[in-house]
Amino acid sequence: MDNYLDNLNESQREAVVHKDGPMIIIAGAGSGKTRVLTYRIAHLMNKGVDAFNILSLTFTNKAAREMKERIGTVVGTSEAKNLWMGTFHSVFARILRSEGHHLGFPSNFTIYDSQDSVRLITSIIKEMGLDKDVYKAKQILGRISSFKNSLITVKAYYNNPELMEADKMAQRPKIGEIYQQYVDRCFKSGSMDFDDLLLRTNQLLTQFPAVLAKYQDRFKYILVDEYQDTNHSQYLIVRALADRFQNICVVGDDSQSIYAFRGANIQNILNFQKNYDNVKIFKLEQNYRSSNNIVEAANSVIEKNKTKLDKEVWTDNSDGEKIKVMRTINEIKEGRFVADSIFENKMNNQLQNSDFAILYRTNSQSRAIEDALREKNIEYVIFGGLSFYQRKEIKDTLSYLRLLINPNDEEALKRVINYPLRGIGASTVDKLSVAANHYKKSIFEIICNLNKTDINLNAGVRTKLNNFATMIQHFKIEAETKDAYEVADFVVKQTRLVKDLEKDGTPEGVSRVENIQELLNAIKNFTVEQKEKGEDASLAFFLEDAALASDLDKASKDDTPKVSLLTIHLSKGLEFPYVYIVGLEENLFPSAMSMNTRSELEEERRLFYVALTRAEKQAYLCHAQMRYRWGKLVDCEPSRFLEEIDEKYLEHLTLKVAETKQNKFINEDIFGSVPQNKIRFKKPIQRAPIKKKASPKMEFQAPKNLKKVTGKPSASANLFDSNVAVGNRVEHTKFGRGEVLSLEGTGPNQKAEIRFASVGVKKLLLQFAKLKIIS
DNA sequence: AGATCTAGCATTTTT
DNA sequence: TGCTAGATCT
Repeated sequence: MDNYLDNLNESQREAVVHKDGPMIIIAGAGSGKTRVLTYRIAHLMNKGVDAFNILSLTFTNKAAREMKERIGTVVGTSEAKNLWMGTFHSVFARILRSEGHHLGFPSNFTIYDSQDSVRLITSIIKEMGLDKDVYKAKQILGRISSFKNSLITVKAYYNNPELMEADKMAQRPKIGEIYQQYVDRCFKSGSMDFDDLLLRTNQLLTQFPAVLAKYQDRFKYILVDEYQDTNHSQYLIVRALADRFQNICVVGDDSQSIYAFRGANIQNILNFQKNYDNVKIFKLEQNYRSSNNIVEAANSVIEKNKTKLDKEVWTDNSDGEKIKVMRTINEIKEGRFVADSIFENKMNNQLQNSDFAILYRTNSQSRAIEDALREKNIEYVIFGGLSFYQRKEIKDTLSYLRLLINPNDEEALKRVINYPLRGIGASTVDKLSVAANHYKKSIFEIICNLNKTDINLNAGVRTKLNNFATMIQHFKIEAETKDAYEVADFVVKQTRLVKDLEKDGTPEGVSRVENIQELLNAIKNFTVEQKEKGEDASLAFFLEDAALASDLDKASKDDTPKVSLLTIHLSKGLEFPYVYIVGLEENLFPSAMSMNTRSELEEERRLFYVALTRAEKQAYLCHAQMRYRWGKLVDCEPSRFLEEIDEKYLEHLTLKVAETKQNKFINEDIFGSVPQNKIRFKKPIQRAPIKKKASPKMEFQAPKNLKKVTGKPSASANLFDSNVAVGNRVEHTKFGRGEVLSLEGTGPNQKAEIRFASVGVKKLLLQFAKLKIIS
């Protein structure tokens, strides 16, 4: 414990021991940033700073948990427990629970996720009689969100002629009114959306000096990780809190700023020195993670960006293998290449699945990869994507739970008031909603006070509404004495959510039941863990945790090692020995939507930089010549990022003949031509909850002795396909040796462009050209 | 009120 | 292409 400083290099140690005043640590990829942060906090505590006075803001709750554990090993677990650590959202949600009353919010306020927000905006647009094609709910929410991130309240909006003019020009002059409605409705429902957690905190700190003073006093030392991805709202919160003691330490890497699309402002990190006085700058430039080839290759790419801070990332590590580049015909072959390669690497190098990660730009790319991994019987986990918590049955179940914590939660109420069906239809809900707006009460309050309103409902409906309200209140009472799991279990049984689904008997129904079961398990785990730690095991706290946990947080640490599949965004902060980056094609990565401005493109490039620097030993870059996108087959150009890497770090791969043949047999002859089986692979009955895994059982169900079937196999698999692949060295009877540059067409029409040493580039019909593949 | 059908969106990334 | 919310029918 005493010599923890010995584990640090010179610059790391300086950053750890420098105690007071504003400081910025510019930390290159893999430079031991987390280590510095944890040791720094531990060091502060060793120097007598009370854990209660340290606030540390991280990007995910998982990161916070892990850091806490590591600090605990240095200073003792019980002391480390007292640290304030977590994401901006979760830390300030907690503060708002106790201080929100200043702003008129109850302590049990609900946190709306984006789905709730979109639904609320949709109904507002409808109620206002606006054209939903002009006022697209999602876009409106995006606009409102960007207002909130910049601290533009409704009032500020109306005081800003430029914003209003812009909306008018865009034919959407009513945005201000929608915004106003949205804010009012959230308030009435006792709800905050994600942006509110930051905006309301800002309001709290600016409007209530006593509250500000209290937290300024409490947080004598503030540390912010991933500072490059903070938005304006977050910047202001940090600034306000640090204003008194000025002990603010921010850590980040401008080269890894990838969240501009949700309001992150790279200027926060670029201007830190201007925003605070007497800033001390520390730079961590030695990379301990990756091979020299990877570090240098990544540097050669990021150099192309104009906006960046001055730093030089280097490593002592050996060169390692070159980065492998693989071009395939389509996304199916891309998936198979990755699966085969992982298989081979595992065999040759004694590795396990958890040594591999597959990164992609968009979630939709995971499908082809999943198929290939399943075919090869390789277990995998997917992070992100359609989150477990977004599924209908889960949201429905959670809505009941939310409602008993906060009956005014309008979005939750609307979801379940007639689910399972209890004869309270749309027209009734509309009437209630109108009354609620009129009396400025929540729908639930209206239901509880039907007699005091002039609402026109028949006796039958009134009874049903009363029963509903009674049920919820009954749940509420149960919740007072039970832990989160007991309540949830009780509610699921009472509402017959599961029983109804079980009756329906369809595969979807079965999967939904399983998902609800999985949710109950998760709540059970949560309850047990919290109790073990001696922490809050209430339902309210579970709901908050569920609302603010990132997808990474939700992944269960478990048993068998698995290959990780995730978007590059989610991969920030992680590292893997072997990394496959797939879909390196123009319009996909860089994304077609991010090529309009230099700054957007630079963000894409930073994203690529992040992807590449996740790799420790080996990186593979894959791209396909064609791929299905939104149902259409699209030709794909290789990504510009491939060309931006200095060629000397790259090696272009070719498929080996034997491999190709073997794959054809396993993948196409057996499975490809049996549609029923194919369907099972494509769409696992259950896109598994929380943790996803390849299910080995499904793997070899197709009879092994299935005869070779003629007829058209799946989309791209073609019996005529030649074994020739791009990058192959081939020998032609007339032209001699050459290299395959590209392939086009399929089946008998497949052509190859080949560069021969003797005659230059030739295009040949493979059907006729007798080629011998050399390598 | 409930069941069935259909059009339109989505595929850029997420707390 | 596959899903969902809203529209339309019974």
